[in-house]
Order: sequence, then C-alpha cells, then structure tokens
Amino acid sequence: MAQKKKYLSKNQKIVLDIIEKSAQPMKAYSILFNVQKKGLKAPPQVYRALDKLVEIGKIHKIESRNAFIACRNSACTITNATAFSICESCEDVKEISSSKLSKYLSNFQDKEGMKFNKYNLEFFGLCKKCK
Amino acid sequence: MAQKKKYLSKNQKIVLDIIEKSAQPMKAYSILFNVQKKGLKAPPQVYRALDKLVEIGKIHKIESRNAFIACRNSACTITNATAFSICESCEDVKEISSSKLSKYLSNFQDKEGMKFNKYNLEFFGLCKKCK
DNA sequence: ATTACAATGTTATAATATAACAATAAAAGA
DNA sequence: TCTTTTATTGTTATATTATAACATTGTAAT
Ligand SMILES: [Zn+2]
Ligand SMILES: [Zn+2]
Ligand SMILES: [Zn+2]
Ligand SMILES: [Zn+2]
Repeated sequence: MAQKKKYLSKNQKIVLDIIEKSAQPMKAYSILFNVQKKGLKAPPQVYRALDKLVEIGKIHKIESRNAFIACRNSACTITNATAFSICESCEDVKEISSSKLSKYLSNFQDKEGMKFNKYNLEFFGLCKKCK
Repeated sequence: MAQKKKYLSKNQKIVLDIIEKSAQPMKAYSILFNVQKKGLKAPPQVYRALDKLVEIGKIHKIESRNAFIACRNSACTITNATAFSICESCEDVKEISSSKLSKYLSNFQDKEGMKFNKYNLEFFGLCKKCK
C-alpha cells in the first residue's frame, strides 16, 4: 500500500517542504519557481513529486483551483476522502475534518446501492473575514 | 439572476447541443473539434459558451477530469450544488440527484459554524459494469 | 554482484485556458 | 423610431497546466 511509505526522496521532501510552509494552496509552477534554487529546474521534477505526495496523502489537490495544499488531517492520509471549504473572495482554503461528514459520505449509496470510499468535496462561500 | 436566462445564443446552443448528445463528459478541445463544421473555429468561442452554460446550470464541469457534462437534474440548475459518481476504470460519470444528500450538505456547518450553499462533490469508485 | 525498481535530469511538446481587441447583434430605454 | 447599452461574436496570440520520452543514477532486495 502506498500509505506505508516511510521515507520521502530528495525532491519529494523539497516539494513537500515548500507546500507545508504555505498557508494556502500552491500552484505547480509557483512551486517550480520556488524550488529552482534547490536544483529542481523542470516541470516533470515537480509534477512527479506532487503525484507521489498526493498518492501517499501528504498533500491534496484542490481540483477547482489546480493547486496543492498540505494535509493537516491525519485521518485522510488513509482514506482518499477529502473535503475543503474555499472562500470565493480571498481564495482561503481550509481542509475540513469532520468524522460525521466523512462517515455520512462513506456510507452514502447512490440509486443503484453503490458505495464510494473515495471522494472529494469542495464547499464554496465567503469566509468570516470576507463576509 | 443568471438562472432566469431564457434564450441561448447561437454558439451556446451549438455547444450545449453537442454536450447533451454525449452520454459522457466532453473535453473542451473535443467539443471544439466537433463544432468546427458549424463555424466555431477558435477556443475562446467554445470556452465562452461553456462558461455561460455552466453559469446558468445547463452543464457542469467535472473538475477532476476537466470535462463538461449536461445537467440532467432540474433541481441543481438553481442551486450550484452538484454531485457526481465517477468510475475510475471506464470513466463513466453520473450526476447524483439525491435530495437527502443535498440537504445534508447544504446544512453542513464547519467548525466555525459556517454554512455553504454551493459545493461540488465527486465520488470515485468502480461502476457496476467494471466491478 | 546481480537484479529489479524507484527516482532523477533533461528536452520537447501536449492539453487546457485566457487576454485583448475589433466588429456585430440583441435588448432596453427615450 | 433611434440611440444607448449590453451581450455576443470572430480573431490572433499567448498564458497556464501537465505529460511523453529517454537516458542516467540511486536504492534495496536477492
Ligand atoms: Zn488531508
Ligand atoms: Zn475570504
Ligand atoms: Zn445538474
Ligand atoms: Zn466503469
């Protein structure tokens, strides 16, 4: 299982480090710009690290923004089940960790009775500051 | 309000038409290719129509796939609240219309008590056929 | 040591999306 | 009507996001 991976490679560490230092999601080419001083010069080096970090749950992709955010929710590194709130004004993004929500969604069945253990939910609105 | 719009423009009709004829989500450049015989020659013509159609709820964007699907759920043309199931094997996508789910998510509050009336939820798994 | 697999470095290119501007068409107000 | 405003169109160019392909190097197990 991908989640069992213990050690990150050099490039994976560099990329994770910069994403973790950012309070907000970072775009791939912004990451690239920021890691060029550390020797990662080309897009594939960044995208490969991003792919792996997403795979092992260290970061998540905010699909509606094409951006990447560090995971702050230990539970979801195992589940592939993610939820975020996104402010449409200041673009502030927060990961939602609600066991009630994740239970509800993991147990949700569609009309054919199908269940899904993997999902991504993005909520949109205005954050406190912007309201 | 955008939802009150009654008539679509020529390009909007052309683009909607082709998306509605497709059982599955279509990518923008695939749409472009398909409408070139009808005179839409450049990406902005397609993207403008897509933007408007998304805005008025006639189509939805599947964010994780960068693709567009026609809305089959009259309720969500008003709500900006969408949910889909996506088969990770055959890429079959279905819009989920569950008033229970939409009520649950519209009433969901985050830790600061914030509510969101707009959201997008993408479930992933294997469809009946692929399981 | 040999073998397998993961990660790296590199160049080029594919795929997705928007900026900018001139021209037309449609809708609304006088 | 006519005139003003707004939405839509056509067009060229370019920005942004992401992957293909291939040679090389590092790592870990046998
Ligand atoms: Zn997480
Ligand atoms: Zn905000
Ligand atoms: Zn819909
Ligand atoms: Zn399937």
